[in-house]
Amino acid sequence: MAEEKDQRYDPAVIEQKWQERWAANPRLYAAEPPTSSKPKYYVLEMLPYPSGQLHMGHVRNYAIGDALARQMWMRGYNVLHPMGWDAFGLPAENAALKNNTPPRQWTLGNIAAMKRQMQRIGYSYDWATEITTCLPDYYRWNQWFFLRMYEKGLVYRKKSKVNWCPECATVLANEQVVDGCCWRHEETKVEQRDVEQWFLRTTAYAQELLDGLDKLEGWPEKVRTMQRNWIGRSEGTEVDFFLATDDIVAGSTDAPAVFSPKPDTVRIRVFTTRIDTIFGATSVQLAPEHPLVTFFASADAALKAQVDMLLAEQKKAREAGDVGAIEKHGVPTGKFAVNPYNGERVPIWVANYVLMEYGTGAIMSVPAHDERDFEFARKYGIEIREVIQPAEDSVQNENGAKLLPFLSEEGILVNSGQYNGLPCAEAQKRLQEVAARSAFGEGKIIFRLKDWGVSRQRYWGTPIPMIHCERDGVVPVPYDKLPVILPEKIEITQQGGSPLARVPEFVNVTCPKCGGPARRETDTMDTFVDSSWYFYRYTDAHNDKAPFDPAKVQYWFPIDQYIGGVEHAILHLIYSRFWTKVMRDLGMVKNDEPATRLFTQGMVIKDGAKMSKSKGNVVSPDDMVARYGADATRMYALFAAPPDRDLDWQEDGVAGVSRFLGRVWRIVTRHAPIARGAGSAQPSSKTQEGGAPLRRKLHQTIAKITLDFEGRWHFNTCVAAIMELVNELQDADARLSAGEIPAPVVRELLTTLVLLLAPFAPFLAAELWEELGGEGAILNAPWPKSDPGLAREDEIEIPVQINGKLVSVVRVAAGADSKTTEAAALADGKVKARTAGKAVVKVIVVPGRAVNLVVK
RNA sequence: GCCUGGAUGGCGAAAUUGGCAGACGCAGCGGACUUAAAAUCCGCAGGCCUUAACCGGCCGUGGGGGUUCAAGUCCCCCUCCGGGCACCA
Repeated sequence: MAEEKDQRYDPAVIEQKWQERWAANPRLYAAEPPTSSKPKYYVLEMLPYPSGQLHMGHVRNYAIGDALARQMWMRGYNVLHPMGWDAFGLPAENAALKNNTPPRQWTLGNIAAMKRQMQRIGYSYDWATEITTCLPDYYRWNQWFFLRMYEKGLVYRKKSKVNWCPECATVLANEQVVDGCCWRHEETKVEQRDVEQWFLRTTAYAQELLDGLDKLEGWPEKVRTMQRNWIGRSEGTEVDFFLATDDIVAGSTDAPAVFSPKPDTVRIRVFTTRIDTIFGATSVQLAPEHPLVTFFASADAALKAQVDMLLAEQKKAREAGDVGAIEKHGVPTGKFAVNPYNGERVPIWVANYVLMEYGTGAIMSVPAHDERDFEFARKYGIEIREVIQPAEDSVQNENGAKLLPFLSEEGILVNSGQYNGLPCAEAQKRLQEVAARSAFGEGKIIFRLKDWGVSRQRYWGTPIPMIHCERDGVVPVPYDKLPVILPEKIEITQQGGSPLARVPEFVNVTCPKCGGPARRETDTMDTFVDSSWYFYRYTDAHNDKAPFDPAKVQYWFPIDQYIGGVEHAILHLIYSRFWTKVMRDLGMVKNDEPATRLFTQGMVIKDGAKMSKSKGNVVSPDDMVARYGADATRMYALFAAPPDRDLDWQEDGVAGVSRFLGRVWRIVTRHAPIARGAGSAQPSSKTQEGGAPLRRKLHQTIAKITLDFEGRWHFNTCVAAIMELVNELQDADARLSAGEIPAPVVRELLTTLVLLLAPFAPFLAAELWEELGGEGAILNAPWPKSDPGLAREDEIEIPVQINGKLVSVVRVAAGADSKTTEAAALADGKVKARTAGKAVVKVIVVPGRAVNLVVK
């Protein structure tokens, strides 16, 4: 009975043994210093939020990175493979409310638990470089960066409309609003409030962030496209309409080339990408929040009432999240604007679809050549005037009438005075020049990207190192007073505003400038600040003089491979790129971008839906590990689907992988004595050995897996290839036992199998490596090399088709030429039977691939 | 609306350059071992038709067209599903 049990693969025993051994050797996964003679390789997985337990998405993400890191070690690289904790954030405060546990205690407890899980799963992290963003030795550098950026003019304060989540009782970044609701409370509608906020000037780098995307060839095109759209560059013209006063005469038929207003005329600046259509502008539309609207309304109670309604509508729509869906509404102001190019008077409207925060908050409305303007003009009976003659007739319907609006820029100008006949592109250039020369406009590039609001009215975050003095205004905390420590004795309540404001010892300070009484800033930083530069800190995690040593960063950066979820494609990855560029301009780093290659893995789903508590389809990694072992769990995560696709979790599949690992264990342990007996003898030339087909399969497998690690990363097929190899070994089991395969070949087969398995199932690989008498840690054993001579097939099968349909398969020598292949195909019995009495019109031979006979 | 990714057996998937569709695994079925079960090992396995069986035939990668000796793969049109952005002037 006991003997039988010994015959069984027992991951619990093996994994515990190796976990203990690895824990006893903390330098195992440590990177060598920059003086290393090995080439460097920095592989990084996105650091988790310490929620308390790993989920399957983490397990998968880290299994991918771990396989890569281990393989790179075996290939002789100096690997940096760190891990840390994105430890600030709201859940800690929520937990404090719920369980009456201090946020720090809750967070650190979670970190300890998750670290245990990671170690149990056997990820190859160098824990000596671990970082925890909620500890002062980390967040002090957030404050340091904030001050440096403040000096550089990249930090400013402004009152602005912000997204307010009533649930969190705090401000959210634009990026944290999802469909009008809070990203953490999907059911809670976000309100708009005016709050004084700290901003980072991300827009200063808008163009560079955009241009940089073209060079990031190692990033998924999807992510680059998403970022391009997010940055949203628009090239166009800003142009001033003039507020018409009584002494301005309506445009006459022979309008002046350029209208000259009186010097004190009020200007209404609009932004357009289609200045070439300006002669078709039949109204000017203002955003309801536009200052001029406020001015008009102040003298017109009826207008004010209508504008207030528009505002209320907009607010409601914004809170509902379907801003685009509300019906286009407008109110005429009764005022007129004058087109600067021809002096034409057009009515000024207030429209609910014009956004104050984009462009100038005012537009010229050209119904004939813009979808929204068209819809609006139709609704209110505003004139629709065509000013572009399309190049083709494609915009006509069957009756020959033009389909409006006509948006294409393929055409020439009409009804546009002296500009008639110009192609659109040419007209844009000319009209822009005229505007600039006459000082009523200019070419302009605008971005949708906004500055990054980093203030949070929350406790559990990095304190913003600023002081408010009645006399001196805003005064930065001096560098030598950093860090501003987040107080720990604090009462977390559900009341709005910052909890820090209720801690007098924290708030009341003396002004660094005048020494008078002052108040400390009580807002904390967005947690995205923490994650914008954490990967630099890993290179020098214990530096207490600076965020990092630039020399170390220069050695390790850019990150060679960054791996994480696609949900961070925009926020985290744009902020990180911004931060890198700022640090470069501060002279701290030399690289322009944080990471050369980015890999976004797919989601882990179950029963067709993303795992979530509410759906009740969450699979706990702990359960899986307890039942099938860490090796089986992580290997299944790599086997069930290619890493970039969604993975459907099927527990039976984990059991299958576990069975497979058991088979490996049995085969290797059964024949290990033969392998060990071979000593260091090398297999002799293949012609003398019975093991040639097995060696062929082995070397084909090495080649396949090695190639996949080069970038395709279809680890599912890597695992499948190992399974095929094991199946062949299994088939040869009797011959192995009978000693029909030379011992050196057995040794080669088994040790190589174990080496190939090492990135995917590190515990079992380590165990079997030891069993086979392998020297040192398998992590430092060289990755096997495929011998093409041994991998080559002697004979290959060639499908033979007749008129494209498979008829037979013939065997020919590998490398056979067209003639030989054709002869073999024509000599085949089935082929002969099919072609008897018919004319073979044509024979297509693709050597090594296929033969196709065209037969009549 | 715009930008993306995807659709292949009962299920997860494979086919990297157009060349035997379904590797590998799960579930299933049959057998060996066992008093029995578990575990393990061996085998079968896309669908339909035909046959006692072997053999054989036809169909088949979301739908429709096309290019090609040859299409899961390339081109055009369409449907459905996922992700991102969205009154952006």
